[in-house]
Amino acid sequence: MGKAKYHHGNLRQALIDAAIEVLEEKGAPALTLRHVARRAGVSQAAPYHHFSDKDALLGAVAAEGFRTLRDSMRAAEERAGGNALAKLKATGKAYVTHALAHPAHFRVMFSPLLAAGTGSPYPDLREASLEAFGVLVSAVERAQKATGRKNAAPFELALAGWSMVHGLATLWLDGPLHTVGGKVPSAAELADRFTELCIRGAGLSVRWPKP
Amino acid sequence: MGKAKYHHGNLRQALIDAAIEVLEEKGAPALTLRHVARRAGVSQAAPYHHFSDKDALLGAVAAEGFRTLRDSMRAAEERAGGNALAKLKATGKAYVTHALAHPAHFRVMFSPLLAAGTGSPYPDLREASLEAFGVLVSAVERAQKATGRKNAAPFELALAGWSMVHGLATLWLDGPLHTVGGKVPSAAELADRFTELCIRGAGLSVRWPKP
DNA sequence: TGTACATCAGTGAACGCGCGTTCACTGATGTAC
DNA sequence: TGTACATCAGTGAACGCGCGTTCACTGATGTAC
Repeated sequence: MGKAKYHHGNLRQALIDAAIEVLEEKGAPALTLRHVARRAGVSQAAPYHHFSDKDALLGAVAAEGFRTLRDSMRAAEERAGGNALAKLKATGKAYVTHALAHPAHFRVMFSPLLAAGTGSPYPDLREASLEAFGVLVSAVERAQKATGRKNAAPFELALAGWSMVHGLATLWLDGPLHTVGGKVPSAAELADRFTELCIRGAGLSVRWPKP
Repeated sequence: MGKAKYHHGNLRQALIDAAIEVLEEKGAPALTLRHVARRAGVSQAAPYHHFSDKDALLGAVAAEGFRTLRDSMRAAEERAGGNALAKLKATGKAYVTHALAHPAHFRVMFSPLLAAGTGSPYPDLREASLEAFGVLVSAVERAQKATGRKNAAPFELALAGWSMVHGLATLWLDGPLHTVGGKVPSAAELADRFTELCIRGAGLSVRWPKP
């Protein structure tokens, strides 16, 4: 984009993008302020004009991650057609697929540093994560309405579904799953079956699929 | 125990114990070889006679974590009485309870460093994690036998259950769950309901609890 | 039983590295008049 | 329209720290004879 200028123009966003690129290419340990600044083409002191410290950048990166996750889930929902249960399933599957496609970024989103107790210092991150979760809650609500079965609060069922797909993704990425031998199905396949299991468990469907 | 000796006697295990103590008290960032050695009462170079590097110690700490997790699940199973479904539920709930009681140690067990692709360099860790997972698989098998319902492979249902409780635990510990507002039930309560949801979804039980 | 000696498990000091962060600075930009 | 000046967003060098790890060493232990 254009020739190099002294004033970058939108360095804040460029730093976030650079950080995500570093994550995807080199992984979390390589995510240092120095690398990010260099990647964005500025000196290592420049980020301090846009972020108070490294954690602030990490928070922004995590927030961006929740937004792209939300978009992935919404897109999958859209693609799933008119059936509310199919939409719900697609949402869960998209969660897993997205996590596996962006492992390092996904880990940053759930970094212990950012959970940090109740008083979250990053309102942007808070909002972004709530929006992502909101996609799931809405999908559950619509499925309940479509099927006429409402055995539990949407929030709680959504949280159950979130736990399921989040657990599958994290176990797949960082768990000892790879040590159990080669006969385990693909993650996408498991995501499919597990979201279906949740739907049955939530009382939104009672049929068992053909064996 | 006893007076200080030049030769420690069982420094290897003492270092693992010290590392776990550091984790519980100060959290993961404080887990440096120097702190661990100091806590065990030896110089910072001493650990290198028992572990090739820091990762090797971490691997041993993680393995120990899987063993205590396994023990927690087995103990809960024991306490649950004779009903196979109650035992299965107790196993899942114990997973969550244990994780929340030992957050930093739990995180180390699922550290990306230790997942590290297929060629796990720590056979002890591999074995310990498989044993912990085995408790769940066995519980599923017994529940299938007891109820006479076998809609899916025990391995796969156990993995679904593992995903569910693991997801709940990690979301609770590191997720943005605390930002959703104060109306969320306790983790133990959620663990209860979610394992029940899994049991229903797995076809091991069809009744819905009273609202 | 006593002694020489190889082996092992510690010590303490140091190395080198990369990190987050700070500092005085300088070039660019926008605005008041 | 031109110019003085405050403000902002960069630079480049440096600081200080804590870390993992290495090294030559020393004290304790076990064993052969």
